[in-house]
Amino acid sequence: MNHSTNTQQSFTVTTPLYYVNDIPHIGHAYTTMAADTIARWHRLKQHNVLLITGTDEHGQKIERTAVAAGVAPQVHCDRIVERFDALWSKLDIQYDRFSRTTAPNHQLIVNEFFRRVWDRGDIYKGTQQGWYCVSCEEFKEERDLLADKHCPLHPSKQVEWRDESNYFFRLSKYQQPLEALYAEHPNFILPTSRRNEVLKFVAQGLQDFSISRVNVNWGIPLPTDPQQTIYVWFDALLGYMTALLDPDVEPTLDNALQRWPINLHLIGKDILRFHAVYWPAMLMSAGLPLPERVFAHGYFTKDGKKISKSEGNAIDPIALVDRYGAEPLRYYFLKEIEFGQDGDFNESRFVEIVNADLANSLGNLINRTLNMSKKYCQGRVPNCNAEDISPDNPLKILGQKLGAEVDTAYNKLAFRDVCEAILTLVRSSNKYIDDLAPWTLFKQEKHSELAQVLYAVLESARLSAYLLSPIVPKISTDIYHQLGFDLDFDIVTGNHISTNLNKSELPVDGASAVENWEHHLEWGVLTANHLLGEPRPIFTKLEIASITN
RNA sequence: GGCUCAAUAGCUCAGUCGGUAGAGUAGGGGACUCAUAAGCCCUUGGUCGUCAGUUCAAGUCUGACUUGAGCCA
Repeated sequence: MNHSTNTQQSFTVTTPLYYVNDIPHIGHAYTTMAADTIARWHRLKQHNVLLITGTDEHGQKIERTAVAAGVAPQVHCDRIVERFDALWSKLDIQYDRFSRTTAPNHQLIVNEFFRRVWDRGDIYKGTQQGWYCVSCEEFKEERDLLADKHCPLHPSKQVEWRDESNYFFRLSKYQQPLEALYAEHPNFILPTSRRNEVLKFVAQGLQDFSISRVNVNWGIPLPTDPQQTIYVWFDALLGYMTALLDPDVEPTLDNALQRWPINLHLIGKDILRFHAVYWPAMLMSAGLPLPERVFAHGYFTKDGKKISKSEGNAIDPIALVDRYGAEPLRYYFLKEIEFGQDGDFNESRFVEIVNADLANSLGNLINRTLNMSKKYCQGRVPNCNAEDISPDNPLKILGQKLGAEVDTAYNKLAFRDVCEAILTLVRSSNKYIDDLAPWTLFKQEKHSELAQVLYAVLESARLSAYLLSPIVPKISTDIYHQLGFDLDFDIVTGNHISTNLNKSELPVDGASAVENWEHHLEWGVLTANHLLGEPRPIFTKLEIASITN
């Protein structure tokens, strides 16, 4: 069903499995857009890619939310999952696996994994008493509580006294191995500021943590003690592993591990500790290889202000996409917000940036060049090839090194650098046109020079569209069509493995369309006299609508 | 209270090994005409958060402080 070969490089990336307590917000969309983009980049390079997203559905908070809504927990989860999937579809996110922690397969994986850790002697029964916040699903220190026993993170909720006999994971045992891991793999946690936080946290000393709950029915029963259920985080992290199961294989840990380990966990900074400390320790205990990298991105402010429910300034991703479309949003969030740092969403700035880059710089470049090709060269690539362009040509010089530069940037998840590098070629192309004035060359009947100028620009525009396709696949596809290629980046860089959640199957010839486009990474792909498409604006300027406030 | 990171043009950010600050965007002006009034050229705009210190020389190194974001299970 997939076309992986032994020699093919594989790349597995995850978003968090989002907690279904609430409908998707802009933060979920952001992580997932980034994950989709990096997945598309690897697919463009013909890697065997698996983009995993999904939902974390257990825990007391979900149980209570469902009860409050008057539905069974599973019904509640199903409803929220639909909302997530609808958003991913709107944002043109093509995941390969949607992992739900309530999936039957998942329980089998959790049981097996639990057994491994149990057999290692890393789970023991102990008692835990203290103030418990259901919203956090965590015990709190009394000194951290607000007045009247309210949780500092959930000021409207009172904590509850618990005196439980729970099962604990021996995290303390893994302090040294974890420190060794961080030292040997300095890029395991990125960005560096987040890594520092984890280092400090671990250096303080690690305490065992409880991995089971009593009185929580909505969860996976402990294999060794069905009176208790498995703590949501222990359960949720393993969802990454369940996701690796091909739909048609027996759900065993060994089968899931065929594709282990994960290359990249993309997360929000709020869940760093679970991914950078607990998770590797759990895997060490189970004797499994560790993920290559955990990357924690930042949060948003809205017009410089913190987003909060009480402020009522939440950004609804659905409303945004409906108003502006997916591509401008993908572009803005990835280009304008430094990945890894906090950023701001400001609607007028969003419109400004997207219009300046996509309509004015890139869109107009394509449009003016195609129009000139139409007028001066009968709507074809001029009668010359890349070899005919002088090595001194400024666009050729930039174009020849751009692929490698952009590759480096994508691999660092430096989406901003990706866009800036491409924009440098785009801007240079616009300048080059003005400097060489093809309309004058035409009047002077300098056909050879004219051909070289138009070739250099067309080719630069093509390369720009290609390299930008993981971020704006539809715009890139449109540009490619206008350049006379029958290529759909949603097929080339989209997922070609059917997902396990009612996704309509891609056309059968979709996979065969995945021929080798990899050489398009080079400058000089267009061939002489190649027939171009009809020029029409690839991006219509946005107008501000102020829908978010 | 302890710790981490950040602070540079109206806005978003670069700035390497210390050598008197750059880009994009926004604002102002100009020449051009292939083009989505787009693009191109010129230009306004900064005592680089504050105060000290080291140095011939500090955006850059050191210390303190201010503000913001975050971590301390």
